Amino acid sequence: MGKQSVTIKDVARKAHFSTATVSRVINHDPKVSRETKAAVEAAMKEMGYRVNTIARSLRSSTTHTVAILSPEFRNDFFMAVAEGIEEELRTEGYTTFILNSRESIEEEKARISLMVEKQVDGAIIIPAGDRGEHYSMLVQEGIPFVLVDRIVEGMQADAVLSDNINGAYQAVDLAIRDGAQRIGCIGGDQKLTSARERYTGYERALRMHGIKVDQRIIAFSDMHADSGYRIMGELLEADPELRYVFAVNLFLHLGAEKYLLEHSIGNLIRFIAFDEALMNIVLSHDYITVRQPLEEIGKTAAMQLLQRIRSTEESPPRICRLQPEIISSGFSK
Amino acid sequence: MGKQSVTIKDVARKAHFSTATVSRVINHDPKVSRETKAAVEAAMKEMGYRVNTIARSLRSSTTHTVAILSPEFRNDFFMAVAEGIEEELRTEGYTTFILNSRESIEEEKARISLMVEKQVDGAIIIPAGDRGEHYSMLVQEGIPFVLVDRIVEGMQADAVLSDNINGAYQAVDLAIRDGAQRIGCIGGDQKLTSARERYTGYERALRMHGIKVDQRIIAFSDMHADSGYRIMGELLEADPELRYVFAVNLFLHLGAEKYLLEHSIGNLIRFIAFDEALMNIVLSHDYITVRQPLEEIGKTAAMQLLQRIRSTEESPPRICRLQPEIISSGFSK
DNA sequence: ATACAATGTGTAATCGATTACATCATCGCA
DNA sequence: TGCGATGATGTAATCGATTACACATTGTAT
Repeated sequence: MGKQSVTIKDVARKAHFSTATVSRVINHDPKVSRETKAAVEAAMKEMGYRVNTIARSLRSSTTHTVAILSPEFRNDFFMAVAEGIEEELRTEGYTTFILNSRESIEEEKARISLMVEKQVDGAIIIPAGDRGEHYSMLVQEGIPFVLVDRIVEGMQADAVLSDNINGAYQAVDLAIRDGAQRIGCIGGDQKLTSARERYTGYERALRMHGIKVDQRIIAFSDMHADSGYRIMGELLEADPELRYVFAVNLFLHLGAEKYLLEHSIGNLIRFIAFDEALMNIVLSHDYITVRQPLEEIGKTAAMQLLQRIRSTEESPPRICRLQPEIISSGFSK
Repeated sequence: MGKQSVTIKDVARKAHFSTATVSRVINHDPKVSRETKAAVEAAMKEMGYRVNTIARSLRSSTTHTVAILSPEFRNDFFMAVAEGIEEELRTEGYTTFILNSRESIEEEKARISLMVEKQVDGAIIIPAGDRGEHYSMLVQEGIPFVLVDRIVEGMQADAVLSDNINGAYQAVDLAIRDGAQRIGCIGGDQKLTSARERYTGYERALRMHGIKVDQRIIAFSDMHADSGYRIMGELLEADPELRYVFAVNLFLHLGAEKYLLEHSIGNLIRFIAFDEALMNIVLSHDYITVRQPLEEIGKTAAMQLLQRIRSTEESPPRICRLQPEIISSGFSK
């Protein structure tokens, strides 16, 4: 049990060199002779040596560790981003850590405190809310961080997110080119920047084509499936001739689909929506979805963070918006 | 930038005590006087002191950190388990770490190596495959671990998982009591213990009711939606009168639903299936699903791990099977 | 031959916290 | 009064790796 670990000292003794030399071998210092290097490496292998990263971190005050702070674990979008981050950082020799803020600012604060204690080299945060004063803790400690997916008002910080306006614009534009004239909108929670931006894109596309924005077939709510279901009913009541609907997220879309299913309205409505998880499994009819480059967002955030970690120079915050892709199944183009 | 952190030494100087005393205050050692404690705490607060967990870990060779190793991040089941684990461990003062083995034994091995280097106090593993020799690395280092969701053949280790046999049995039994006589089966990949166990439960329920097991309406495959789609077609071809189908996981179930949808077969078939994510959103008709107690599994695994971490005594491996819950929508009972 | 650079290796301090042991004051009790 | 017990605090070693500096050896230029 709890077998004593082999230390640099043990290796040094065995190889008849000093610990300094062993350390140099470990760190590929060019000024150790071939023979010495070989001898030390042999000893290390034989004894099954492993660096003690804790000792190393204490000395060098760098952990090669980055924390991801996510409001939820059970969320495919966030996890896709997390996978992208992890993949990018791993190839650069960093270890990634995921923490859960459970959609609470308080918890977020606690987790950030933990990061500071664990002395991460950097952090990538999917904000739990629209307030971010507590991120200053990181600033004070000199820990760089990048926001993802959401922007926090009045916060000067790096951020990476989808170009929501343009994604919505492109998707709605495509539908119009396909012949849509009247397009309803399930607009979600306009307190969220993402929903607001998507709605903006929708409106802009209508305007560009000279289609008037008709409030009777536009409704806002929260972002859940129930609301999608309910609003779908309301929109159809307002305009039974409606044939196209734009939904700002997956759950609103699924809720709306369910309404149609339950009311046996079948393939009457064509949807334009954000996100596409499960679409190919669940739906049998045509749709347009805006696919966010989630892993790409993660990778970009990771790269941006690495730059901050590596360069000592200050530079102004950068906000990077990645272009989503428009997926159309069955529409003309 | 990179502001110097306050150390125990700084606090000691400020409070006019030795570092030993400050350390005692931090660790709530009972033999510091009230006044001293107060003075030191005041100094700590004033200077914004935070323990350096790295230095602490080096000295005490314990990190209060546990790693979760998951084959995927983008998987609601695994993440639900992870949330349960994190919740339980956090209240016990442990930090949780999630690593991605990307469904590969090789990657799993590499991540385990990382855990050893990072000196986690324990690990919870959702195995990426059916081989587990590399877990011996943990055994050698004296790091306790618990397997979750899957069992690895021939591995002597703690494990926590659903009682798949009984879950399947109960669900199929319920359907039979509801009047089902012929129940088809989309059996998934019988190389996986979970699929095998669920099939066993299905068969057992039929047998208990004296219903013969008819291979013509039973098919195996992998665990993906495509297969569910294809097999649904095959089963209906084999027996157009089929009205009940048991599917061993969510994706097979959804694939089968899609087949019905596309072929406008509507509510002809009643499904009995494992897992229920999105069911209430996607489906409008009746179903029976087996709900696995995912968070509970996570919590149980965490508790079991904590016991191992805390007790020095060896004790034989324990395998714990938690009972799933049967959810029936629209069925008689 | 002399000086000086380049190369390879060792010595020892250091990172920040913990803790065994030492020290000293105080108190109770015979 | 004197003894040990108790309590409060300090001294210094320690965890394992890194690294500034010192030193020795060899090569090179003058």
